[in-house]
Amino acid sequence: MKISTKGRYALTIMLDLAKNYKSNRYITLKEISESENISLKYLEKIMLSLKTNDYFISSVGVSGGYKLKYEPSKYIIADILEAAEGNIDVTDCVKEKHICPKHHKCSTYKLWDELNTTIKNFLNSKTLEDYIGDNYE
Amino acid sequence: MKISTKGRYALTIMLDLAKNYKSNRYITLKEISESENISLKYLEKIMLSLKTNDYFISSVGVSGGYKLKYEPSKYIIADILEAAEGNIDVTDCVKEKHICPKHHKCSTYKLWDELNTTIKNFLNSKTLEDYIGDNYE
DNA sequence: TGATTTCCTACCAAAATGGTAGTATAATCA
DNA sequence: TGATTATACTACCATTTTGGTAGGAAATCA
Repeated sequence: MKISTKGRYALTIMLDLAKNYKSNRYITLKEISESENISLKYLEKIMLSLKTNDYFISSVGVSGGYKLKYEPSKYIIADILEAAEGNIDVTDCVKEKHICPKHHKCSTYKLWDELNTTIKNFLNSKTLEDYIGDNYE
Repeated sequence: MKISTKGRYALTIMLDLAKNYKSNRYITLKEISESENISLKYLEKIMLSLKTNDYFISSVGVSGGYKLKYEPSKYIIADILEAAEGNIDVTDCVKEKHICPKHHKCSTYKLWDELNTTIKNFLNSKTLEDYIGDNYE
């Protein structure tokens, strides 16, 4: 049930960009790497996963970097996590019932389905906007 | 975010026992192994984790097996999962903030904490009783 | 042209997952 | 009492996933 570093760092990146959305300037992964103490190379790799979505405007070279394409409220947390981690369902059977040869007599299916729905409902109801400016003290 | 086979099979075992609670007879892991198509040896191992809790009455030998010690409504799903999988928090920081050297300026903490609470609230609100007789069709 | 930054492909060590194997011990029954 | 059945317990192990690292190409700008 753990969220991997990929998913966690992806949210870190996205929130950093969201916080700087209004400034409209490019943020480099190097800045995030240094302020958050995460390897630059690893951030690059995570960015690769996120980039398959239409999330950023990027610019290569000096004074380049990334900025969000849309305003923070447009970014659903569930989508970001899914982009970084791949499918985030708690079991495979909740998406494709036929994957399990025993699904027609499975007594635990209902539980996983309800749990999954609970999680998805929460993650789909939140956007980056909800977590800007909420540094924990 | 996946639930491992350990957690899934643990629930399968517990629900099988719960369904037979009223009959008051001992259920063998062999029966469960055959009806659910899970390796007997693996079930034994999972049982070892569950047994650290005060869950069962067991009897060794012919016509032995396991039965639930209490009625199904006494078994909280969260506890069963935790016994089988170990800690089920979505991050380590939600339990012990100081584990993360950056916790005083972490922008993602609130998200993981809310997600974790959502999951725990659900899993703590359900017992075995809620899933008896709910075979999926 | 040199510095910077994204873009892209490989590679890899360590940990977790998903088991298996073997043996000991206890209870039952013929 | 001895064969059978079932739990109790310890050790081991292959495969997959995690959490990165390494190296270089291409674009951009001062």
